[in-house]
Amino acid sequence: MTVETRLAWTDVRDEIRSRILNRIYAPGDKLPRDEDIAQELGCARTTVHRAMQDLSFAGLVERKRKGGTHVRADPVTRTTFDIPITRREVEQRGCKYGYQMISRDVEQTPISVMARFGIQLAVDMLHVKALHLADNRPYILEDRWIDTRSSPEVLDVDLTRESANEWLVRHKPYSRLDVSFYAVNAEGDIARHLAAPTGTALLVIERTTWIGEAPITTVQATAMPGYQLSAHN
Amino acid sequence: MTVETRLAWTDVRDEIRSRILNRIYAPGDKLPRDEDIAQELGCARTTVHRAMQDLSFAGLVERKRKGGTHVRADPVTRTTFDIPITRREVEQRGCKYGYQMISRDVEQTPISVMARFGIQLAVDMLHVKALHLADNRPYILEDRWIDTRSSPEVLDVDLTRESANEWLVRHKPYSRLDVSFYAVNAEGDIARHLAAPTGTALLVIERTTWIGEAPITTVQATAMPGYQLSAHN
DNA sequence: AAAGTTATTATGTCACTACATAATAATGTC
DNA sequence: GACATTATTATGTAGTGACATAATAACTTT
Repeated sequence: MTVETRLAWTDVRDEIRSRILNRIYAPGDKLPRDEDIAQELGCARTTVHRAMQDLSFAGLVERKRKGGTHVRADPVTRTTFDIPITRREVEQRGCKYGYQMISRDVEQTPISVMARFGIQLAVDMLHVKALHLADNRPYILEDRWIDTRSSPEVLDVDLTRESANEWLVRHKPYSRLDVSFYAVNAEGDIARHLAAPTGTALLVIERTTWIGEAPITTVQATAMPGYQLSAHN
Repeated sequence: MTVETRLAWTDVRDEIRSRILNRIYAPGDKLPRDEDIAQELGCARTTVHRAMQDLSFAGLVERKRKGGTHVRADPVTRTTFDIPITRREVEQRGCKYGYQMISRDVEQTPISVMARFGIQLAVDMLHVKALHLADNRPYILEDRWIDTRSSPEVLDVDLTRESANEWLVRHKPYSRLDVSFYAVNAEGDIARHLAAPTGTALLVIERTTWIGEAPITTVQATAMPGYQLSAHN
């Protein structure tokens, strides 16, 4: 096939990225003007601009009006993770999904939860613990706090049947999200619920969401032993 | 000021996102055609398209030719992590960065490493262990394999002075990257090098890179106790 | 010489046009 | 009626042109 396709902006991006990676444009270097690159590659300036915008979002280059485009001196490894709702994740592994609510109480927020939300005063929130199962075996243990000011309806939801994870995803869009990962040793309730020997290293995925300034929910999802979170780029 | 600014594509994106978040367009719904939205908001179709492209990358909507644009029914939590080179990470925390090479050998790849690269046959690779320090305290322990077929020059690099992490970032661009996170219990060498009591839960960040089909490097970076990786979106 | 003004330059943005492409619907043929 | 062919439709993409904006350089004024 003598395709002779026009250059897509992604092709231009890949070409420029490859030049950066191959040090044709070295870290700190100033790149040619968009227009010159466009001319060289035989495309329009808008196409180069679209490519540059992507590279700029990706953290590979820095752009300034008049100042031009520079290769960032300290390239970062930028990765995108998709964290699906747990039921979906289990089903995609070809396992039978199960769910168990462990506890459900309205309680005053402890300091740790206040810190995650960035609030100063303790308030009453709905505190839900639940277990997600894959093929009837413990998979992920959820320890969740839900702000009843931004989600009063959740008080009427039967959380023994539907997981708060799912209900929130479907009903409570968020505008801001914090995620962090860390490791903990299994002990006490966590060890018991996950059927993990005391001391086992477990991965925790902590997520906190807001709508505008208002907290929605924060959750510590502690995964079964051996759990691994992966991204392919 | 009677500004009467033109709508930027980011404004259009924010407007549409806000409608999705406010369930004016509910999960699963079909959005109006780009052209209709353009007309309604008083902008060109290209502007709406640019906005939609962003929302589509962000995982909020799904687009199909002819099929139109739909709000994703099960929004995934999509997060972007920046993983900087370790020296930079340490320095950004305001700590003094230190580096120590522990070992450096050419060895046959064990099965686990072959699996990470997706190769069938064992080959000789450079196996480097090194410790990154923050304020003279162990911070991250690196266990790295470097394919000398794609990076023969690395054999001549003095890895007692410069970390392989840094050398590779600066000299070996990659086209594919796998990242995963998991938790391990500190034991043996790892516990000793990180000065962590045996059994302590530690976060491991595993990264593997390729250039084209050719493996470059794979690294298990085991972090000090209490280490936390965060992203804000 | 210091300060303020104007010109220049490179990126940022959008409108409009034209055409490509994929999925579907409508139509025609056997 | 089953199958192949042809429109139709909505998104995907690039090009051109025009103007906005920020940073710098060049120039003037005092």
